[in-house]
Amino acid sequence: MLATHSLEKPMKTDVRSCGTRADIAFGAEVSRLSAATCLHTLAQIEATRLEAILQRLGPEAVRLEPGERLFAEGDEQHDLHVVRSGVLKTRRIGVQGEELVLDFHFAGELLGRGFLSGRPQRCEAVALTAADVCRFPMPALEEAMSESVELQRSILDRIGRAIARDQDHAVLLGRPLAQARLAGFLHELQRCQQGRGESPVRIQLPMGRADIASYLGLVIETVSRAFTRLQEEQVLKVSGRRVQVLDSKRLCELSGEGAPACGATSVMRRRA
Amino acid sequence: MLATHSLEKPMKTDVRSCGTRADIAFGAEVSRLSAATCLHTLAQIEATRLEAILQRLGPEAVRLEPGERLFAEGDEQHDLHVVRSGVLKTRRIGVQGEELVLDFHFAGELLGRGFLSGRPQRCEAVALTAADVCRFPMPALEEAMSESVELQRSILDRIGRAIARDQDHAVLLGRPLAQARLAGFLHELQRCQQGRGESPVRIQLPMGRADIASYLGLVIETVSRAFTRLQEEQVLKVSGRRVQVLDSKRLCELSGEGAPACGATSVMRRRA
DNA sequence: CGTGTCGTTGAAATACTTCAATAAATGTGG
DNA sequence: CCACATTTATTGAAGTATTTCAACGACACG
Repeated sequence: MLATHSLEKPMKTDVRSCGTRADIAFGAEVSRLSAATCLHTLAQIEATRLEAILQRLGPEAVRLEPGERLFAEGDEQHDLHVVRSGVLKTRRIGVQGEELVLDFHFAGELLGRGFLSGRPQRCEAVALTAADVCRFPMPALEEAMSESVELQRSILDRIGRAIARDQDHAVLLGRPLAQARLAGFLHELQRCQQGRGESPVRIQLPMGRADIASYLGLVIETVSRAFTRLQEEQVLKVSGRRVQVLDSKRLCELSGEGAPACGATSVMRRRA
Repeated sequence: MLATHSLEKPMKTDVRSCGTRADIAFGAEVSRLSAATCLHTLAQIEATRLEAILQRLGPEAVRLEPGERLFAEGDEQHDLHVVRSGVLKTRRIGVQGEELVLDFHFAGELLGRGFLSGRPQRCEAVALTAADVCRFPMPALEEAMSESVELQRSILDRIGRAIARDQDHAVLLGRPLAQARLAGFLHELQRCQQGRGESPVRIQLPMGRADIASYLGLVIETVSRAFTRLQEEQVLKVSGRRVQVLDSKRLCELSGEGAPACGATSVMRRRA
């Protein structure tokens, strides 16, 4: 019931505008990446040579509007996708039609992971904002990886980082306090933005509360309350999807630098 | 505080004996895999040819006793590990020294995932039972993957499955009811055993309650109570680490085939 | 046979979920 | 440009589950 009603609709209302005013362009037009930048990491491989390899692969540029699907559960297509601009989410649809958000994908990140095995996709990818995605056909990529150890290493490295993110997600979900989960989520978002050279203090959330709730294993009301309390504690300034981090250190502490399954006594007391 | 006290000790008491009697050999001696079987999947590649490739890699056989570490957080060694027999867990150690169990690894499964990137390991691997692990040096493997598309595909496929498991883990952690998480965990364990050709009804848990609790994002008492209630509902028969699945269908239902973030009304009512 | 670890059980405190209502924001149409 | 309808987000109150604190029982080990 969470999101079944908005599976297909483009949902234009979703992302474009966030604050009534102070509406800065987010994601869509900022930091568009070249095909080569999409796959290389840490200058392990010379961009020129990589570009040549990638061109031969015939990468397909995909343009998505908010709400559009890149691929669906059960798809047999196993290409490698890399986000060039915008934000997407991957999710599973539960037996009762409920949404289960697995991850959010920003510019430069791998998508889907379904390309790794020959099995059908177990999740679907939906654009949260307008987005550009680079699609590399898997068979060609497979061949290219054989020829270029650098490319192979580069892709494995990216996969490794995606796995690390998944594990961070699991760690986050393991925390008992909603505040800790939200704090960890925002902190990760901060690092994420910083990594792309954007401001780490102003966060423009590309996803709604429902997406955050699902990602954090909470209900929407709890997320809302956690936002409010984080604001009351002077850690954040929240205004819809516009979030300003006032105290990054505290945010990090709250995210779980505290105790493993406690926090109650030390953290909760600060509520009033 | 969860497990800092048992980080290094071999902890002989941990696994070897579970039921006072009825003590069957678990994991250690059962289903030991050949070096070739370690890496091939679905007969995509002829075992003979693969065996030749793998031999050239100079795989190292590692023998672990319960409680021994295969690698630690921060290690710079990036080899690929495959479990040949026994069970291991990967975990992170939180800033306060608390344990965070990320996954359990059974025979045939990849380990660590740290080999993918050049960065230091972010988690450590510890043997739960006596275990045999196959270690493939990464540089050689990298080269071999370039030469053999089958090997490359095989490894990517395994990575893909490991990622799918991580996602299942996240989905599990997203469930609000302890019963649902435990049920899902046991159900997964069932499928896991079945996949290795073992009995799906009798489960011999290689890990303690603390490991399960950490993996499920719960405290140990809650796990214990969940076991008890699952037993009261005639779904399981529990005796320490020996679990018998009486109603596999119910177990699956309880695991989350129910509602996304509800279950309370429909599931909890059955408590009495 | 005591000691230590592991697992279970009980009672109180706390946090989350649920249900319900309200407020804010977006988009549409007049 | 404003009013209306829809979606999204916030807030309140009650119910329920988990955590916490504490004690007990079971089982290996020395």
